[in-house]
Amino acid sequence: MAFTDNSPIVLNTQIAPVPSGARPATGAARIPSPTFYPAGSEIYAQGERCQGVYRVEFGAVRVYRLLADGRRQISGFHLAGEMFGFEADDTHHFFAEAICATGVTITRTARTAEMSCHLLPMALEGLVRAQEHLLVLGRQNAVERIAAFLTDMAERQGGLKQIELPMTRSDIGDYLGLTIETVSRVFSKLKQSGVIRLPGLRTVEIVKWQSLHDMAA
Amino acid sequence: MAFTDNSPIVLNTQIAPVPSGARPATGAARIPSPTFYPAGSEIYAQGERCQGVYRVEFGAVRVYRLLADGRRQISGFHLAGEMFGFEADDTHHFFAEAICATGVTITRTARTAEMSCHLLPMALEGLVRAQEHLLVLGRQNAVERIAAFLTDMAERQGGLKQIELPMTRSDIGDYLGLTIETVSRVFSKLKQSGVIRLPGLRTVEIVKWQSLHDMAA
DNA sequence: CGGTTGGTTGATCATGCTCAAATTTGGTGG
DNA sequence: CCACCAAATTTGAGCATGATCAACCAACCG
Repeated sequence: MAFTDNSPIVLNTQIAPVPSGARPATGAARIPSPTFYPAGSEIYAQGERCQGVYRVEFGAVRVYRLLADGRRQISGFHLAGEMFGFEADDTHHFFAEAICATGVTITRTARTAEMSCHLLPMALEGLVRAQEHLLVLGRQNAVERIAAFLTDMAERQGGLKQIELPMTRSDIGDYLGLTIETVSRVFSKLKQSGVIRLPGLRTVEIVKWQSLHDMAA
Repeated sequence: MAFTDNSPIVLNTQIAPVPSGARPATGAARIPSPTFYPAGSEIYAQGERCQGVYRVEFGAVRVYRLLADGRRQISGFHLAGEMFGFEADDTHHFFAEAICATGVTITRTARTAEMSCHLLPMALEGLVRAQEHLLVLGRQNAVERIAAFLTDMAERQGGLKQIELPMTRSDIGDYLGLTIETVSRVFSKLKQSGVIRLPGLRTVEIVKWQSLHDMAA
């Protein structure tokens, strides 16, 4: 694969042919075509000028920060239909990358009251989500973190028992504050105890929903 | 002290004589008198109806969540002049308590565009703050967490080298995802190495600013 | 096929937690 | 001012969870 996690290659300007099903659902007069990002490519970088807010049309995005020594904290994953890229000032404080082949539309945010009206509920949702994630990182052990993660992903995919995880184990680790080895071990343990099945590397089937939910504490 | 951390005693309705210096700085026609909360009293509880957003006039507030077994994660501290209590829907998802004697004004949030215009920047600031805290909880060790905490508190108190910490070690631990013992040990180590001095239990003097800043990574 | 990337598993180690016991602090009443 | 008390904090010893280091395995792709 030509695009690694920290690839400096940016293809923002490349507009792919848009799948008909992936067009934005808004009834706006001018429909913005999604920009296409290949797996691993950068959507924006920390320090860059903030253009507006983003919406995932298809694919998945990771938003993260880095420490000087390379430690990474993923603050959130964003799936199809979700918004990301909110900032307090006009500078990006985080990095955003496509996890897999991803289409993104950008909405330029004029600082109008009308715009704020649309943005506020989304910003608040993001705030509550981040604050709930603080509880996971601050006070839950490895099993609880993974259980909470799987429960959350399942709910965001419509409560299906078969869920797709576009991200790698390394991404999951950097989201949950765990190492890749610990993530793998907990997955194995959950499989062993019959709570989940792993039909493929990126597929999880939740067998004992209640057990998983209870573990998330 | 009659008010313990989880005291069910609520004195919301009690309006104290307002110190002249503590009046809200807004030039609004009707100046809302701050409601007075004694140390340890509840401002709102998880599950309660959300009335609006709050502003600390004097004192300090902790906002937190609880797990079923009593583990607590403080998502943030709010000092004089800061806002808190933003929610995505009309229900409180967190608890809020006065850390010490505290005055709070509440602003009822009509869902108007004009209001959103004021609220959005604050919500976004809270969002960025929460996301930055995720990095601390997910990827930093005990010393880095304490250093980041002290640096943050110092900056929020105007960059003074002498800072006041209204919260207990237990609060700090529950904010940083550490035990009270670990917090105490790190404070001792920082004192030993001459980075800080501890003139009183609630007072920290930062001696080697650069060292502390470097430790925060 | 060989090479690369991502994932799993095992052995050992270290950071921070738990349990327990001093010690300090701040408040209160004599 | 001082003795006393409860709460908060500090310190110590041992332990457990998850990290680190290392080897191995599987899928994918030229």
